[in-house]
Formats: sequence, C-alpha cells, structure tokens
Amino acid sequence: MKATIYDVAKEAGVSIATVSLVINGKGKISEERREEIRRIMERMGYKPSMIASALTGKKTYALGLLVPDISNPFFAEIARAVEDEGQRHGYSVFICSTDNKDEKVEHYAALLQQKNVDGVIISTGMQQLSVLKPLLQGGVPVALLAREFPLVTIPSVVVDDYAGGAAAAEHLISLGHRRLAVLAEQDSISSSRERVRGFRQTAEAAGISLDPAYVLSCGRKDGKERAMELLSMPNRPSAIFCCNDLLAIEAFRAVKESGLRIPQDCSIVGFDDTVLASVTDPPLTTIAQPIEQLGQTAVQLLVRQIAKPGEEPEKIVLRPSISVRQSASALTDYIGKPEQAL
Amino acid sequence: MKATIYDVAKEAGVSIATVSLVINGKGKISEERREEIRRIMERMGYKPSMIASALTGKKTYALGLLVPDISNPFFAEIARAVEDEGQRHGYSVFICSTDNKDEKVEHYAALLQQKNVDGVIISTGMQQLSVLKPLLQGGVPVALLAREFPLVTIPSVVVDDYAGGAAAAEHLISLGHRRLAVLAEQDSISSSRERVRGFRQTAEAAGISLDPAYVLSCGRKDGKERAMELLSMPNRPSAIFCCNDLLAIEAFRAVKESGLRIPQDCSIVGFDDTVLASVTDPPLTTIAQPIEQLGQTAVQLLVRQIAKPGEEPEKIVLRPSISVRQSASALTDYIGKPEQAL
DNA sequence: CTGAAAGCGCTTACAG
DNA sequence: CTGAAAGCGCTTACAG
Repeated sequence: MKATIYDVAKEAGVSIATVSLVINGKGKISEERREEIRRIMERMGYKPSMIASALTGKKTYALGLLVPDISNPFFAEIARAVEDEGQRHGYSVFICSTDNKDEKVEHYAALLQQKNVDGVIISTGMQQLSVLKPLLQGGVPVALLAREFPLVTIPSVVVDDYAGGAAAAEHLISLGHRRLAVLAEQDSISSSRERVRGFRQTAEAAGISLDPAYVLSCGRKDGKERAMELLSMPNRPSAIFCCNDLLAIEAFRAVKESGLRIPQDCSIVGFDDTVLASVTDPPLTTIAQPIEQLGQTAVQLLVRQIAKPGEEPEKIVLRPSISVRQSASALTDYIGKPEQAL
Repeated sequence: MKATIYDVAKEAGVSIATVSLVINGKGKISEERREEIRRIMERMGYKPSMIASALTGKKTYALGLLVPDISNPFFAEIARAVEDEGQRHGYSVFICSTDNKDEKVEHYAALLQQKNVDGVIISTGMQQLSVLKPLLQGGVPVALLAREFPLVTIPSVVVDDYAGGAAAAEHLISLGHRRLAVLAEQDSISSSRERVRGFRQTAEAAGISLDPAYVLSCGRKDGKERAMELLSMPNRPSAIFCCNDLLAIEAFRAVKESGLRIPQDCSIVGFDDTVLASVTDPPLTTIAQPIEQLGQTAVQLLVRQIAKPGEEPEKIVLRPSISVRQSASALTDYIGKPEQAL
C-alpha cells in the first residue's frame, strides 16, 4: 500500500542504497540521477518512514514535554513556545500532563524512553528526583524548564523566582500593606518555595513578619477554600500574594464571595502573567514570566545537549518583571488609622 | 548501553523469540520461565523499544492532535481531555498547532504520517479539505473533533454549533435586544459559520434582520479592532455574539476602551465556556461546549477506527448549553424608547 | 514448550 | 558514481 524505499528503487532502476543517499543528500550521485529519483519519490508520494530510519541509529525527532497540566494556561503557553521552537529544529513534541504526581512522572518518563524520544523537557514538580533516574541513566538528554534541582547538573532555564517573590512584596509594601498573606503551591514545587522565600525575606527586611499561619499551600482544587481560610482569620490580611495566576483567580472568587472588594478590601498579586491576568475583574497585577523565551531557551538547551551530550550543562536565569494592573492598590480605606488597629 | 532483547535472552539462556513472547504475554511458556524472564528484564531495566516493535508491524501508540493553537484555552482543555483518554487506551499524543493555516496542516499531516502515528484527531480549520488527502489516502485513521466536512465520511464529534448560535440569539432576544452584531472567526472555520447561521436564522425567525455589515470575521489578532468597528458604527449594536470566548474578551476590551459598560451599554455573549469565561469582568455569559466529552469521544472514535478500519464512520453530535453569567442583560437603559430611535 | 529464520524499512560502511 | 550486504531491535509464522 504505502510506497517504501524498495518501490522507489525498483521504479528508478537503482538500489535502495542510492535512494537512501539522495533522501539524505549524501554520497556522490550524478545530479541527473538525483533529480530523477527525487521526481519519482514525489510522483509516488513516497515519504521515508521515520521509525525505520530511527531504528537505524538516527534520531526519532520527537521530544517529550512534562508539565503539570496542559490545560493550565501557563503551561499551554509554554507548550506552544516549545512546540514552535521544536519545529524550528525539526522536532515534534509529546504532551505529558503529570498533575505533579510522581507516579505519572515515572510512567511518562518510562514511556518516553520506550518511544526513544531524543530528549525531554521537564517542567513539572515532583517529590522524588529519583523518578527521573531511568531517564538520566538511560542517557536521554533532559532540560529543565522553570524547575530546578539544586544538587543535579541538568541544563535548565528558570525565571528568578526569588526575585519575583521579592518584587511582589516590594510592590505591596510600597502600597502600604503590612498584613500580608501568601497562597502557595504544593511544597514539592521548588519554584513556589522560592517565590515564597523571596516574598518573605523582602517583607522581613522591611520589618514585616510573615506569620506561617498566613502562608497556605494549595492543591489542585482547593485554592478558593484556602483563600477563604485566610479571609476568615481574625486579623484578615490586606493583601494576598498568589504563587500563580490560577491561584489568584481562586483568591478573587473567595474575596468576592466574602462580600469584599478588590483591591479596596484586599489586594491581590499573582504570578505568571498568563492570558488570564488581563481578563480578571479587576485586571490582575502579577509577576510576569517571559513565557515564550522560557520555552525557546529550554528547547535550545535540549538541542545543544542532544548534539553534544558531553557539554557542561548551562543554567540560564531569566528576569521576571511586574505587570502592574489594578488588583493591588494603596490601603486607602485605612488611611489615618494606626497600624495596630488594622 | 541500553539493554536489548538479545541481552535479556542471553542472560536468561533462551532465544529472543521466547523473550518476545513473554513481553507480549503470548505463546505457551512455563510459568516459571515466564517469571524468571520477567525478573531478569526487571533487573536489567529492560524496556522493549517501541520503535522496533512498531517497525515489525505493531502500532506506534502515538496519535497526532491538530489544533489551531494549543495556547488557546479551549484547545488546551481539549488537549488535556484527549491526552487523558489517549493514555487510557495506551496512546501518547503529539501536539500540532496549525494557526488554521493550510500549509501548517499539510506540513504536520505529512510529518505525522512519516512518524507512523496510529491516528490523527483533527480539530483545526482549513481552506482546502485536500490538505488531508495524503493522510486519508495513506490509510491513516482520522477523527474530526468540533469540525465537520459535509461531503466526507470521517468519524466526527461535534457540538451542535447551529443550536449554540440559536441559543445565543434566543437569549439576547429574550433580553430585549434588537440591534445584534456578530464577531465571527475566519470563514474557513465551519463551526463558526454554523454558529453564525444558527444565530442569524433565529434572529430572523424573531423578525430581526442581521445586517451583513454587522457580522465581522476576525483573524488571529484583530478581534478588538473588529469589535471597535462594530462599536463605532452609526447604529451601534446593543449586543454582540462572539464565536468564541477569546473573541468575547477582545470585545470586552473594545467596549471598555470605548468608555462603554458591559452589559448596560453593550451585552456580550461568548462561545466555548473555557476557564476564561468565569474570570472576565463581568463574568461572561457564554455557550458551553462539553469539552471533556468532546475530547474523550474523539479518542474513542479514533480508537474504534484503528481497531476496525472498515467500520461505518459515526457522527456524534453533542448538545451545547448556555452558561448564563453577567455579560448580557436586559436593555434597561433603553426602556421606553421606541425601537427606531435606538 | 522453545528455537531458527525471515522480515519490517531504513542507513552505512565496504567494495568495486 | 553505484550496488550487495549487514544490521538496528523487535515479531511472527514455522518447525520440532
């Protein structure tokens, strides 16, 4: 049914070796023959099978992309950047949503390896780094995107999460906020930890302590609930820093459901600057990640790694910026009131 | 370096055929041997290469998913549903963002074929159906998701776009709107055409004509611009039906930028009910697609097609529903004014 | 119950 | 300038 290299060779009256050479633009073959064979391939609608060529030692030109959830707008945008940059280098990409569960990470890692992907971009959190062992030991090139593992030398590109958290704190503090709270992701996610750390240290440097009771970790579905907890505390926070935009939206819902106003009663700052941020009511002030650049850089690091497996792994840090919109404002309602009374 | 079936066979002192049989759970092999060989595979960290087994006539267990843009929340959610249902059946999925461009569709179609994917889910628009010829002729199973091609018999799952457009019109008309406008997608997208058709016919059935000048097609980036055009028309529409949520957001921006209020000065109804809809200000009234079910059904149709290529292709139609939020309201400001004066 | 052998569709030295 | 042959890592009849 589908034409193979044999069909083309027979049609052209040459050996399959010759056909293979023209496919790959190799060898010394007369330009006429080359052209003729090309024409025949074209006419027969022949496309070389990548899986056959992969088996012969060439690459599969497939990449794996591990993300927590492709339906999360941040990772959807990352995926698009990875896809485009991948295509630019000839690679297709498999999507793998892990829900940040080690078992799924492990499952996908094994699967990708069996599929002989040329490399894997990892942008998912995990409890145990060891789930990546098989990949690493299997010699599968890996690049980390927006994730870090301090003790391992894997090429990675991250945004300076600490600086992002710090920027959020600075912004809120400059607006006069003192009672700060944080809605964090699961503790297993290093980027979230760093954001909280940057936020906390900046607050403390400004003489504002961040009570651990006001730093809540959220799972996939309980963001609003956690935010509600914060809002119902005796000493309600005047501002909440959310470790991603999705959490910020959960916080929005909680605030509104509590009959409070944003930002007058409670300021909110997010993280990521996905499409969601410009769509909320009011538009979300958030720490912006250079999403496209993250995706592109990760692919480039991986491609380099594939080409020269021996190379010293690079670690690239991109700067976040703050997108000031309208979800965080000065504490106007409290003007004049003494800090203690708040 | 990586263990092959030969290494396992040698280690176990059997032939590779025997190993292959235990991998696939076939043949009649003593339970002891079977167990022993399993243990050896485990110990050696052996995982059969899928590309080798694919070359031997088995499947690649890879699917292609053609969408306009994976970073579009609607398609990101579709992708997640497809990924999950695919995994359930043993398939991994390649993401392919086409930007609705025929050249990209063609490119990806050829690529997926070369990669010997077992099937392709198509959820992207195209001008020429002929770009799919290679896939269809190549005997690659295909399923259509939220797309239709009237003349071709390909298994497909769609939402009743006509009914969705009709529901939007009914809702707006019941709220008293008479000056209706539409922000459509490109004409090449059949679902968009159907939505507009349902909207138009329902309006006309209610005695409201929809001037073609008030139905504008948008490209990837000019939604806001087109919406601005509508708003600056001499006879400004009191309600705009947008053929997807992203367009609705562009319309939101245009309305606000014009100093108008939603919904008092201009009602807006979207389509899709993605995560965006609950996040806008005010929350978006929109036609809800059963996204998860769409993705699942498409995979199931494809899997069936893969298993029994001869089967009559099914066409499944899912019903949309309307998610009433707050972006469309009754024409309170105009109460009492005669229709002509509007 | 198990092995030898052919074959999947390519690529790559090696001859000539 | 081009072909014969081995090999990639599997699966699948076919023998025995």
